[in-house]
Amino acid sequence: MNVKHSKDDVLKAGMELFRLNGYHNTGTNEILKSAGISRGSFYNFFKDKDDFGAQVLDYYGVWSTDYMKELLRDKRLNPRKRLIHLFDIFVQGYKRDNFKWGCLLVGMSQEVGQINPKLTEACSTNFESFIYVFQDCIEEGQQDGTISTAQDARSLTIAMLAMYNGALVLMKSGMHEEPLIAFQNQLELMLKP
Amino acid sequence: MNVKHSKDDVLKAGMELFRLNGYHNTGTNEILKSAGISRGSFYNFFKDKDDFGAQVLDYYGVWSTDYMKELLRDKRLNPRKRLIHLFDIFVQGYKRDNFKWGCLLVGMSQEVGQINPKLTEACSTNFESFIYVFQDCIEEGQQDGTISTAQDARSLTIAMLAMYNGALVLMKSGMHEEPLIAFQNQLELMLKP
DNA sequence: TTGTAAATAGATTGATTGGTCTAATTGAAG
DNA sequence: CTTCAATTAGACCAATCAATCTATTTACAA
Repeated sequence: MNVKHSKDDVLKAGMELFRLNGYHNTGTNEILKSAGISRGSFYNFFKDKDDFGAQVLDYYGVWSTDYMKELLRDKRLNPRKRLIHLFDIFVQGYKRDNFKWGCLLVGMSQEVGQINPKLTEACSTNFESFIYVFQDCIEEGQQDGTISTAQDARSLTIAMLAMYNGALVLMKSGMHEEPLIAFQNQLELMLKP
Repeated sequence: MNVKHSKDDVLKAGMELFRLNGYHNTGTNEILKSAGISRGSFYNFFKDKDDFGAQVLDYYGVWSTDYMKELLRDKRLNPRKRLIHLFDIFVQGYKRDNFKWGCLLVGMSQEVGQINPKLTEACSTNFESFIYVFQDCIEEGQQDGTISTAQDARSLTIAMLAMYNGALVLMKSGMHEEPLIAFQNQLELMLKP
């Protein structure tokens, strides 16, 4: 192919800008400049900004779940340790970049929830993907006895994801690593059988 | 006084609009219309939109912590049950209004984090107020043995607040009450000594 | 090479944004 | 009542927004 600027490049640029600066605070001009394409190309690829936003959410969702699945495939660790290891990798990544990144789904869902059905739906769908990936691992751990069965798999998964998302929120509001550490400590406690 | 439109009325209107539709997605015109004041009055009260935003955050912070403190003052319940009762009241409120509200601090911090120092600072300060209020109660419970001491008070508080914030995020992204219930179940488990 | 449709460039559009400005109104002090 | 500053009203402004439009280039089929 050897295409200079593919659609994926634009989605990647949008993903980074939306994660850093939010959806409504990122203008199309900024996206065009960052992706190095022209306005004509953008509107050839995407119907409008919302259509672009929805595709960015899916791009982020696939990109994230692929990485999560890869990390959770490592059978040398038991399911509980696999989850703890995954979040350790994630936390290290946030720390490495000085906590400037947030979770796109978290930010976007807060920004457009209840006012933009199409984007809200995309957030919801991708959150569900996250849940399925984590739940798979938690179910395996509950079956082999390495993860607590005090709550059913789905509830425990949602509680865990909620605590992680919330820790990212506190992190981004200037508290740095402290909420991430509190999350990791509590995660150990709540997964232990 | 008998003032028709006080500054607090504008702050309240802004708080509701920002919670519902986000900061960047709420124009000043919408605020003026909702508060029933003129542009001149608005810019007489506030230096600019950011100054208004910061004051709205403080207004929301005080309004919330006052309510939280009131609920946690009820000494007929032990500290653990007081916390569980508080979140039960909150969850009932969200349910009553069909999950349309989010937490202003959560939404705002995601929207302006890392790009608007003044507003980010206001988010951080008010989150800290939340933490202090909850931590007081958790410390009391750890001392009288009704709350787990597996984690120190501040870490446990942050983990709890993170899980609550994250549950609100998932709630607003269209999952309705399920994440709130998962949060409440997990809360019981993590507070129990 | 030619024909044709897709992709690209970027000027331009109308609507909306946050913010300013002047004039009118208000309210309290003297 | 008069005075004068504070408040309010709302027209207005430049900047920016998402989106459209036409001209041009590119890519590929015949």
